[in-house]
Amino acid sequence: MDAFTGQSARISRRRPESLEKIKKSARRLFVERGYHATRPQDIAREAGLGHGTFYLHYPDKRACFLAFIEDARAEFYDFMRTRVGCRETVEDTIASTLTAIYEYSDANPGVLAAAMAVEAVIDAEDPQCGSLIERWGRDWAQTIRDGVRENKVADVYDPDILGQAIVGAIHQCGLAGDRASYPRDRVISNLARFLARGLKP
Amino acid sequence: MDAFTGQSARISRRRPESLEKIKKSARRLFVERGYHATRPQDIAREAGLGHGTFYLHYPDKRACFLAFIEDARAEFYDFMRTRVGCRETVEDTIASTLTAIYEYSDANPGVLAAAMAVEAVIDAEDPQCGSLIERWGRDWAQTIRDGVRENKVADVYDPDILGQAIVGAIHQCGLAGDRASYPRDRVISNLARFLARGLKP
Amino acid sequence: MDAFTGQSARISRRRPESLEKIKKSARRLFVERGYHATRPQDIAREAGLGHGTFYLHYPDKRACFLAFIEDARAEFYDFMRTRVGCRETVEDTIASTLTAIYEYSDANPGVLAAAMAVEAVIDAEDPQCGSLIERWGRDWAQTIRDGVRENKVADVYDPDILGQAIVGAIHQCGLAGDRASYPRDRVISNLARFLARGLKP
Amino acid sequence: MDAFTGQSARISRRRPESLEKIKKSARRLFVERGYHATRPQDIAREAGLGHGTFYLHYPDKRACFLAFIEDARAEFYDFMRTRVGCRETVEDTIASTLTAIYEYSDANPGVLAAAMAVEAVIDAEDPQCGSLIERWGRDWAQTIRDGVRENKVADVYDPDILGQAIVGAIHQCGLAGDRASYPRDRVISNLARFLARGLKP
DNA sequence: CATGAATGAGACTTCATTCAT
DNA sequence: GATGAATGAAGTCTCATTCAT
Repeated sequence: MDAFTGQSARISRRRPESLEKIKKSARRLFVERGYHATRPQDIAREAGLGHGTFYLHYPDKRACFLAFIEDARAEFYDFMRTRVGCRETVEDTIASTLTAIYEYSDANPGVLAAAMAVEAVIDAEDPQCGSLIERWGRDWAQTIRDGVRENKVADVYDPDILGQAIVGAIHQCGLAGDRASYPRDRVISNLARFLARGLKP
Repeated sequence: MDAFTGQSARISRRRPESLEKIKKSARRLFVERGYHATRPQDIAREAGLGHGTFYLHYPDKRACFLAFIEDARAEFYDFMRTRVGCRETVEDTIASTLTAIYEYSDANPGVLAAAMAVEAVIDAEDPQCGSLIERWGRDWAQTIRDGVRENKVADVYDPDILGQAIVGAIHQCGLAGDRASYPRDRVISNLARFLARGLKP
Repeated sequence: MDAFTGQSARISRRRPESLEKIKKSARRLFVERGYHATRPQDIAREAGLGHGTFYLHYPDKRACFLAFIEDARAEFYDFMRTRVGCRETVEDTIASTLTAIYEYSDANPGVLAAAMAVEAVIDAEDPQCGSLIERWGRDWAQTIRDGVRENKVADVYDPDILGQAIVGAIHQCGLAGDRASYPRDRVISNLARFLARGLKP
Repeated sequence: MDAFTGQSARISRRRPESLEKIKKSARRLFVERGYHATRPQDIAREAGLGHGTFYLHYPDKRACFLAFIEDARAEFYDFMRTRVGCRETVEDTIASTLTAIYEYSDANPGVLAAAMAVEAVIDAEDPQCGSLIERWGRDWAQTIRDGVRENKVADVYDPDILGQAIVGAIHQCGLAGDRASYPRDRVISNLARFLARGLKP
């Protein structure tokens, strides 16, 4: 019977799970060890698969890393979309945003940092890939424009520049906060107050 | 005869120029290509020296990179020390600081970015080396404390957290500004206004 | 089908032949050229394999050499175990032992010499590895103790010291004999007579 | 004045001491670290001289090593010539020889071992250099012939073979004795008794 | 004679990728 | 589809030797 069904059985046995397992392992290893210290071999083995299987899913290591980054970005955006809404005051809005960011960061330690440092690690000649942080800055710029329209934000800034500034502040506080283990709520309240005062009309 | 030529003879005899040449090449290549894409051999060749000469000056590539970072940090600090003073208002002080930073950055493109990304690139198990950006954040924390004492800065923040926030904002604006080629003075004025409003009592 | 081909298919699938080929080449080259004149690359190439394959089997050159030594030792011991038994007289026993040694030595020229010179070649900080010659000396010490118990050997010696002496004599005769191409039986008979006279009660 | 006498002063200033210093350092390092772990640079530095000076005295590292071996051999022979004479019995003669050997060995630890392992370390394609141990074996062969002529030694051996055997026994006892720290006099008395019984008519 | 900076061949090792099974 | 043995280009670093001073 096997002689007959063997072929098709194998084909149906093909598991797209293996891609999932590879993604998971890649994420873990890229975050823990960094791009250069992670070999395709390590990823496959961590996923419980043969070395060659890696190349059934990605043409090369670089592509796998880029996919990881893109997935992380999408996941993060999804996460934020479900958490963040408009609050009464600018400060509250910012505070709730920060809370969401740090929640994500705690749940996925290292992922944001990795996603933000793509260029430092890869010859990102692919400008469209753009590091998470810059895209995110552009999102903040839009948020600011919206705030201005609603008179919740002072109309004295170039939104693009402010967007980058805000994102930079948040990112750096996150990194330094982790290393120095500042209490999360302290970081959030200080940062929210500071940014809100800067933005208020 | 020795009395005349001794000094210069001795000087020309031993040439620590080679170290200087290597440092220069290393800096250029680390900045242009990044740590991983730069081989000791490339550095030596760029300096017009043989491969082996590199290892007369550094025990390994890592040490060379760390030395580059440290030199850059010291150079940057020196540069800032000579430029930045206290101005009338907080905003002016910040503006003049930003101006200095961007002047340095323009004169030494990529150096600050490289110096700030040490961890992303090296397993910096040496915490005392600390990335430029964090040390710099601590400096800003001190500046804030001073400002508070002089009643120029609102006493509602944790200076350490604010320090990191400010440095993050500056850094990110610099990076993004370079890539998007925002006009320098626009970045400076926007950033200075924003930070000053956040800090003011 | 699997029922027929399964076994052999699996066997041909994975080929630990490459380890065997590498061991063989390593042995030949270490013996012919010595440790320092043999590169991992040479071993692999001699085995008809790529450079990297070497490192699938050994973590480094040193480990390969140590494995060679250990294999040689085991092989030699096995060889001796099957050849050597007790004869009537001490002299005959010794003579048969020597015969076996030189048979092995002829069948595997250079192997004993290499296995005996580990320390001269490697920083053998691993005392348990112990050069073949010393372990062998301890075996002879035991043989002497046994002989004393059976009154076949004079009870006037420290067996440990004698063991080393005997092994040293055999080894040196072997080396010099090879170089000067003394006739084998002459060496054996002379040495057996000499050692037996020294040992006899 | 220097302008006039400088040249000749320098010429007379040439110090053959520097060769002596290099020899001393070479000996120390070759013995301590072995041939491959000793760089000409290390030797020169240990001698308090510049790296280049090494090559004023030896064409290359190999020549320096060979010179060390030859010097050691000569020194050892001199040492032995002054110590060893004929005693009443064969056993006493041997014992006094062994005593001298071990005295030398204690005064110059490692030197004999190094001098005896030349081949293991160098591609001694130069047969005339011959390792100390083999030459020494030939000396013992002569001693045996003399003994036979005086009827102090049994005329039943090939002296060349016996010479090698004796030297091998002595050498191996020395090596193993050092490592296991057997008491010197125990080694000497055991060995002398054993060899003497083997030789006696 | 003395020096030590400079050299570059070459050693050891890693790892992204391929391919026969 | 899955595997992992095999590959060899390429990287880091060493060291015997030279040569300008």
